Amino acid sequence: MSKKISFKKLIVILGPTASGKTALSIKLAQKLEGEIVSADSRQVYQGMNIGTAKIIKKEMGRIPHYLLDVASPKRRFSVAQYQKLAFGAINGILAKNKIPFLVGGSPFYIYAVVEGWVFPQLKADQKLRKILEKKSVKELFNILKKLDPKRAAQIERENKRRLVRAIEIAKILGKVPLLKKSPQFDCLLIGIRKPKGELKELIKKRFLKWLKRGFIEEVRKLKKSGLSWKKIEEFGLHYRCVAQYLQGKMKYNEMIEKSLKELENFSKRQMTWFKKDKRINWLKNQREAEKLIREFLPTGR
RNA sequence: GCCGCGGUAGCUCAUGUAGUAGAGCGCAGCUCUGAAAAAGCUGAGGUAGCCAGUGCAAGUCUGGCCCGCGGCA
Repeated sequence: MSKKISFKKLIVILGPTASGKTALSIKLAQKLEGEIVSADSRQVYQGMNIGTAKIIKKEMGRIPHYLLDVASPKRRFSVAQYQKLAFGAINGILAKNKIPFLVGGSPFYIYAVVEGWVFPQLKADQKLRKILEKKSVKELFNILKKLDPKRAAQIERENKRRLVRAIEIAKILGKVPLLKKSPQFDCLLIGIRKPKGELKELIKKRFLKWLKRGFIEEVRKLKKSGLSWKKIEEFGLHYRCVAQYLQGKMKYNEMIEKSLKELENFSKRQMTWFKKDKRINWLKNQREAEKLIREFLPTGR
């Protein structure tokens, strides 16, 4: 049974922000009759384009892209939703006999798909969350401990967000089930990484380009469309910085500096996921990627 | 030149009455069960400007010197 599943091949292109995943994926998809599924937790939102480095039509080179603009920034989106949509998109591509490429830099999203995490079937309960958020981490920890001592023992007790989610689950299911993995695809993981200094340069160049292209206007538009500053700030990184700048909480230069810092730190956080994954084939050049993929795919392709 | 204020971690600064120093940011590393570009954790960094004095004990008191900032002339 699991043998059959393993025939479904998925090529994953990952790496830190600004490392060049998009450009590479287009080239590979064109050569290998592929279609692209984005694995990016912010590119899913409509109206967040410049600051998410979302690919534009012109750059797609006729390669179909999925999982872009699938959610309104006004509503809360989640990994579970993402996973469901991604599974659908990938299976759709496979059904057309094309090769699916999962491309992105959101590790949580990537691994949810690659490893087939089975999430507890419980949507976020915003009402409950609002109530719980008023409590201290200590109180929350004690609540969880009563509901599910096992989960309490391993959870980060200072992390309110995770405590709340755990309680949310344990309250209904009695406990937080262990994370099950049910991989749907046979994955080839290809990683792009750059020396630290070089990546820093790339991040900077790209951010300055975004500013020229109207990134600030983009954030202003999000606000005008009805999003609260708080909500925009929660998109994180440079979205947070620009939101604060527009509220007058930060000077222009500060905003740039802080944004770059945030992006650099983000790239490090991404790498803490990727570094420990031995399955990743770290790339030296594009030719190597092609070779890896051709070896991976069933003969005849 | 005179008066005032200051010189403590890479940066900005805390450290009543003297008892060998802390925070935020930065840096390094990490965690990851429906917010994940989120949220959280851990760690490394200081002979307290320099020299002398008083004290059992000085970042903390006294004197001198050096450096920075503000004011007066």
